[in-house]
Amino acid sequence: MNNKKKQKYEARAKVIKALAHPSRLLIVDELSKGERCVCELRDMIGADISTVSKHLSVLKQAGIVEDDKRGLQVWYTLRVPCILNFFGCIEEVLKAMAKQARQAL
Amino acid sequence: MNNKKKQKYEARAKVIKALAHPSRLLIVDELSKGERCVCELRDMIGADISTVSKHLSVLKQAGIVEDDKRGLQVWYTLRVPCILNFFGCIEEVLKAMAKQARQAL
DNA sequence: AATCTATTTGGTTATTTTGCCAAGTAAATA
DNA sequence: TATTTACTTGGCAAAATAACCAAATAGATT
Repeated sequence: MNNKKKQKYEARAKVIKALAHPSRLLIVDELSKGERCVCELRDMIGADISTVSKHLSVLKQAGIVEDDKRGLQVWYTLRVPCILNFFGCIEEVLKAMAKQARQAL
Repeated sequence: MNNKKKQKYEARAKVIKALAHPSRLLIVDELSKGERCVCELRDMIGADISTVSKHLSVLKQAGIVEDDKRGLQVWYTLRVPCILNFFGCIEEVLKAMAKQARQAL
């Protein structure tokens, strides 16, 4: 693999890696409905607020979400809504998996 | 987060995690052009064949690829081509990132 | 039957990721 | 000005991931 190609796949993997966590997927799903503050997301996820904050930081660094501090709260929004299209395809993969599991019996 | 929702996001994260590696993205890209044997992919990736085999195993376990042993070789195919649609969106994210970087100057 | 070839599996080590707690920051309120 | 609130950052321990080498497997060839 030449260097240019390698860098292409590394950049893509970085974005996908940012999505590759249950809590972060929930965040993306939730932000698709509108902006949310950290404390709202913490309540939904049920983890320490520092943990949620770090998840948000991962998504932000990947270019997936944007933050906006207003008063004491920080509001997050989904920057690239096309990510929502992933979910339909992932459900297809999960269906294929289920089929695979049935055939293995 | 209730248990059912949690499981939904965990299942999805498992699939996305399987994609979250440069070599595995190259594999998906390559398999979109047709089936490939492990040694072909090893040549493209340039890693030890055991490493490539393990990457393929991750993709297979996630339901993304299928394998077919014929003679000495094992041929892999892409099971769920809709994954290819991700790449366009990821490029959008990367563009948003670049914009973010420019604005930070 | 012995050997060769393509691939997988086991084991080890290095690196990365995750989650919590504690401490720090910044805006709002008393 | 001191305190409170919402969030971020640093630090650490546990868990997960990744890469390689060596050994095992399974089919093809001699």
